[in-house]
Amino acid sequence: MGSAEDTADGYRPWSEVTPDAARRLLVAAVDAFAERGYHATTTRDIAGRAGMSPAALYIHYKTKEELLHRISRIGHDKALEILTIAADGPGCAAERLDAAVRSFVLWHAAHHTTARVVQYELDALAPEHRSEIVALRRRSDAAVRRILADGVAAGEFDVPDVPGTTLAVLSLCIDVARWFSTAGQRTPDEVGALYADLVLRMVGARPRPRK
Amino acid sequence: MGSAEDTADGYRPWSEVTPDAARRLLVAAVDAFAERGYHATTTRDIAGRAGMSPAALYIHYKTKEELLHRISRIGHDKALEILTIAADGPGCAAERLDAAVRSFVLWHAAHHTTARVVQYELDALAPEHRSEIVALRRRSDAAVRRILADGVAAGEFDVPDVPGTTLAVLSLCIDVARWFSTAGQRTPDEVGALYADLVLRMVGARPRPRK
DNA sequence: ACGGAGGGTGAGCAAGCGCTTAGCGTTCTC
DNA sequence: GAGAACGCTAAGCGCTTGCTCACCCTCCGT
Repeated sequence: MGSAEDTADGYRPWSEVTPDAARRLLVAAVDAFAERGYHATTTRDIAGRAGMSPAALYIHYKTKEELLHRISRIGHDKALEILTIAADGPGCAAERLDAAVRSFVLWHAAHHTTARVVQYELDALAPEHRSEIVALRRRSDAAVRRILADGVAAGEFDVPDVPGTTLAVLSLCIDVARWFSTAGQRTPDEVGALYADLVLRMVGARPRPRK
Repeated sequence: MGSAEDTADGYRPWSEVTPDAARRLLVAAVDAFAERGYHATTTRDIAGRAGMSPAALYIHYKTKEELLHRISRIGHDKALEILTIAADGPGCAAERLDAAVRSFVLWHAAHHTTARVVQYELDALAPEHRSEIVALRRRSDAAVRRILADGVAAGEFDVPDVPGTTLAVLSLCIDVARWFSTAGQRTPDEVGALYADLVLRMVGARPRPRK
């Protein structure tokens, strides 16, 4: 019943967190927060999952909220990186939108425990940490909006309401973290492919021949 | 700063909850749960918002969890009713899907505090209450899936993956409760119209002339 | 051999939690 | 107008919470 956070793509999550004990605590916190929610999770629960005593937590983190902040920060950095790479990538607007949705959804499904914490526990952050995270989210929004605007300008997309559609696309992707379960029949890749297709239809992209 | 739960359509929420004190407590609980989350809300906070002492809560409700269950049950009943009316309504599949998404999203936006609790605090329910609610959700899923299947059978829609698209449509609508704010520039009606259009595109409905 | 630094523990504190109980004022019944 | 019923409160019980503190290992350079 360990953390299901390992991926096939060689991406090793939380490798930036050191020392080892601090990372074990953080991974335990991700699991607990995702399962029960931040407020319903106790520091004893986190320490217990990491195989340590309750006091050990406070050697590596000042408060329980700092743990959430670290998780949220790292997760949002990763999410923004995924979207930015796709938005700045090669290809026409449709190809970039496909890549953005596909990879963003893939991450939300493959790392749904992390994503759940990142996307749904924002309100538990302290005000100053919250606003830091909100700034990152605005940049994610801008990345998607840029792809849509490019597609409209190039005549590839038919989107009457670019800000509204941007919101809907991101919302659709983010909510994957809520319902996705490894017990379900779909793989993260399949969901990514399905969602990329749905989003291309939403923006009225002309169907292209398969490469 | 009262509850923003009144609507223009004459629908009076929580009218089924009596006596008056029980309803005031329930409305206070909805506001508090939506704002802070179930686990971060104290019984003292709920009672305080209703203008009563902490003990007053336990005259009308056995536990704090019963309060959440009542809210969740009433909300899910309403959500299912909205979808069922649209699914069983007149018109072709595209018209019914338009009506379903439009009214479902309208409700999530107009009653976003209630919807937030209903959609995102499910895990805080006791197991037996949770499974009762999950059963209601499966019926909502079936209602949307029926519209999609009808549309595909009639040749109106182009949907390669009906269960997956059903999931995506419901997910898109539900997530409105997370991001919608009365402080934003969009009205619930506008969001409903935007989303109905986006969903019709997702299912590949042939554009029809405006009636 | 030994002092010190860093990572860890057991015990426990103050505060806040959900919930209970004894009792009070008002209203209704006959 | 006595008595029950109801709606509510003040006080507080037992427990859990986030967090702290005194102390103890193990490793390591000199």
